[in-house]
Amino acid sequence: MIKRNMDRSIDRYKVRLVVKGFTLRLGIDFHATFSPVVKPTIIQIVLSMVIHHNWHLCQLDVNNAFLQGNLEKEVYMVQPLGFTNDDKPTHICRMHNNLWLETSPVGMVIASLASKFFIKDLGNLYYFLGVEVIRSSNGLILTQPNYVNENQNDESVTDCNSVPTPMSATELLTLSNGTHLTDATRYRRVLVHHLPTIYCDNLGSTFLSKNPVLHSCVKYAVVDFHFIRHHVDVKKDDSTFKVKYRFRPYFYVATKDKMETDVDSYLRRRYESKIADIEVLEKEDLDFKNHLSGLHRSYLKISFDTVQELMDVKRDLTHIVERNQTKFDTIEAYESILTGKSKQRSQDFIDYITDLREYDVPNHVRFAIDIDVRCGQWYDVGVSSSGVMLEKRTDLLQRAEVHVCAFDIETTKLPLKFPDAEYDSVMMISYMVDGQGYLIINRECVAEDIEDIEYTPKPEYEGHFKVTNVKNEEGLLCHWFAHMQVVKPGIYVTYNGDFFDWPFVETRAALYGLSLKDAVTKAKLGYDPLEVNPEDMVRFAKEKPQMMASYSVSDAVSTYYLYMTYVHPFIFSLATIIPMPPDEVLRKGSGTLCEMLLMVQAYKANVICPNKHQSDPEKFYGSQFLESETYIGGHVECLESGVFRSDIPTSFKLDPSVYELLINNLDRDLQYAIIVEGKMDLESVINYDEVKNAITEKLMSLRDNPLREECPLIYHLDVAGMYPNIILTNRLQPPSIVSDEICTACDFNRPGKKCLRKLEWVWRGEMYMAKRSDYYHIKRQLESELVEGGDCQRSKSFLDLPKAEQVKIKDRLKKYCQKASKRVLEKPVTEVREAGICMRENPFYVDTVRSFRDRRYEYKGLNKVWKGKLSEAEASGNSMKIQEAQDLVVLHDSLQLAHKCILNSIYGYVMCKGARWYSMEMAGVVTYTGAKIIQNALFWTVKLQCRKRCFTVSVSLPHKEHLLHREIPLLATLSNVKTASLASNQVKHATLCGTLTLQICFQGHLRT
DNA sequence: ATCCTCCCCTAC
DNA sequence: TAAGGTAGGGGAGGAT
Repeated sequence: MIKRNMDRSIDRYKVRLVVKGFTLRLGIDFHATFSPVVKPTIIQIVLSMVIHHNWHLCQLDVNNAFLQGNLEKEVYMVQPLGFTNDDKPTHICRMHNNLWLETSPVGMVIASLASKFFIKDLGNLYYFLGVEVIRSSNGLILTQPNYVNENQNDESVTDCNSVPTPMSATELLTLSNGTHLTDATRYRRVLVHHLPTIYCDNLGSTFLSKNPVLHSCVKYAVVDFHFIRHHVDVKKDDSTFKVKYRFRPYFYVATKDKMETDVDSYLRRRYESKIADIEVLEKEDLDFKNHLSGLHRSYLKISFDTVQELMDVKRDLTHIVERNQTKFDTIEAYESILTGKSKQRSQDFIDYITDLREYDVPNHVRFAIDIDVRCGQWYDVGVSSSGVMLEKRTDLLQRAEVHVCAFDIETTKLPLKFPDAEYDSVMMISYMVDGQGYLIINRECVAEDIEDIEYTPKPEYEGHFKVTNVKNEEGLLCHWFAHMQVVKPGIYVTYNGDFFDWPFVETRAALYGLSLKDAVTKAKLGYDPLEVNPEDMVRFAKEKPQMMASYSVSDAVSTYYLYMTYVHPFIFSLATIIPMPPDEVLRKGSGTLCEMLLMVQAYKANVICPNKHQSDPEKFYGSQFLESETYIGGHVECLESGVFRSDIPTSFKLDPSVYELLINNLDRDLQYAIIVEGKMDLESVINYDEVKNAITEKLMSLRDNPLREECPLIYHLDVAGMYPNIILTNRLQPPSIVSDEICTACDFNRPGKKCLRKLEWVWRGEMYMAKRSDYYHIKRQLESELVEGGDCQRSKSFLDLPKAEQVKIKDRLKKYCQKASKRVLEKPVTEVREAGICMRENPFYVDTVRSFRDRRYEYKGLNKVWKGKLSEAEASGNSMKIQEAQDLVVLHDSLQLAHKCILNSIYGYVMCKGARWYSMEMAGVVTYTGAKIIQNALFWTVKLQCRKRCFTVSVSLPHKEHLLHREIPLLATLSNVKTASLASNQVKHATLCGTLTLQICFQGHLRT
């Protein structure tokens, strides 16, 4: 270590003597040396006291402070290497407490101190810890001239005029003051010491509820960022660091109309010590009746210092809200009967709380939504007095390089049993970090030393393995942990590691007091990983150690490349879209991802999120208890199967009347194709008649010769995203599904209104054989049994019982039905229902779907662009450009895939258990509309063919050049379909687009 | 033999 | 305490 003077010259070199330093193990306790340092707050306090009491201030240095403590035990030490006493080589050293005692009195105080410690008197305080101290009559000036000078040199601003700081404390600045800096980076570099451009690698909430040591940190919820420094912009540096961002968790409270301020002050009183702040906010609430007329609802945004406090208050209020809601429901029903009755006002303001919202959002997610920060993006990070400043760097696209470690353990196991960490041990561990393989062998299990291994199944999947042979399991784990400490991987990849590898390693490591896939591979990577029957493994380790080693290694290789090729780019793409850290995104289901995305959009649109949907556990259909209800989903049509080949003629039997119909409708259909779909003027088409006549001629020949023996044209059809497109064209979204009640309350509910679209769907329910009365009987029985059981209060109703108890009633009902009618469930009942869809509703949901679809195509386009640039770069041989192009091809491909995944889930999400935006009607409408399209398609195929053949319809738009260049367009072809689905004799969800019926013209041999 | 229920898997 | 959906084939196993 080097200690420097104020003028940056070297003061002295410092060395630390560590007794028995070799016992410290890297990765375990290497950095666990205890070296107390003074806390900044203590310095602050001491300096404040000095000014306040006008004390004399001087600096003393206690030499070897750590030796000055009272030793209660005798401490011995072997003579350190190189410092042995030649006369007494076998002696050992014994520690003294008051070694090196000398006196050097400077004043009375110093003298008394010096009588106890070895003190170095540095005179009046003028420089410490890099800070210069100037004493004036008014107080102390603390300044960092070295630091300022360094920055000035950096920024060549030495010629600038100086301006006194700090600035005025009273003046208020608003967002619109002054102009924005075009390059904030340079400004902040002067202002703030470290201004790295960094890559947001991870987010996580830390909850500091009680911390007796760091008083300045107590009581604030913070969000941790883990950053990777940009190693291009700054120095060659890929170090990581952490930033804490204070962010208050909050939730919303809805009140009865115009009671916000009362409830506000009431809550402040009631939870005085827990609530940090309450703010009244206007939010758009799509559940609010008549909100379309512009009515916003006021919400109390209640902020807390810690998540614990939020949870406490939330728990307390939940009960109150439940009670209030049932009360309001009855009052409302009562009032609707007896209108005009004067409302009684409650004196307790807590009775006016009607709802809680957004109380179950994890704080780091909340933070990512509100501050708009995502992992996997680059930021300029600075620090100001108000906290951490983040600025997104949209110019940086390429991903940071994160160290990735794929690992796999092989363990011993008993015959025919699953390995158990209690008594089995780790035989070997193979891992791969950034393309380099390592293998550690436990020689207790493996019969001989293993040499370095090469396992490269394909040239692009290189695997060179460095092998370390250690004598036992403890050595193996130590070696691995230590190596991980050196490599510091940001990501660990395992195959089923959450449930096997990690817990196993953890259990085994704890024993020594240490703290701390194949089918897919084959299909995706195109090679077979070596396979060993698990029963043979232990034996092989003894008998064929080399083979076992390469088996172990093959897993690490496949896991590593599988992750790097397919998972890593995808995960980081998702992380840039979804407000969650990569590890969470990886483990969440698509329902959660959809919901997060919608919450982001809702926040941006100032729409308050609904609470999570809960299904009604007590639903009846007529007089019967419902077991489950759902909607009729995708439609399946069976087609005649057979083997069709485009070079073998097959017989067609056409229906002349249908061709006649097509001929009659040709004008209408052509004009639709030109105007609506081609978005062209009818006048701009110069060869309309020509095209029309050619088509008519063809149609007529088909009509007049309906029995044909021709080679079929075979097409495999797939329309991209039928469901998302149905959602978009019909503006389907859960908040838009309206009932008559909602429409009645709406200002726009006038005769002849056009804002309500009615669409059909099919409901399906399954009910128990038991009648409603049977159900209540069983329920009462169960309730009384539980009361007799003792621990349930009489007042509790069935719905208040824990979930486990509620499940019991279904079991009981099942048994009862079985006995009474030999059957549990009735045959499922279906029912066509009509859903009202409001065309006026705030379209944030539909807009989310649309922008997502559009962005996906944007990324698809960019992917293509970069593929082009890649081949260009490859031609030029510029390796930098090749690398860049390769990166961006992968980047855009993973982005479009991430968008596709979420887009396809949006339809299913509305029926997801616990979805915030839940709607069975919407799901039903989507599939029913789809089913109609499919049926329509089938109708035309069958009609035109007059045979139940494996036929379907292809739709291809006439390109406008075709019309203008006097070519006969291939408007549509009707042809055989031979696909993989032949095997199952089905064409499921035949994916066809909605304008189909208008476009079908004919089949013929119009091969262009 | 026939029906059911449950489970697993796959298609979309 | 986290969870996209429904349709549908096919097999096992049980009851009738």
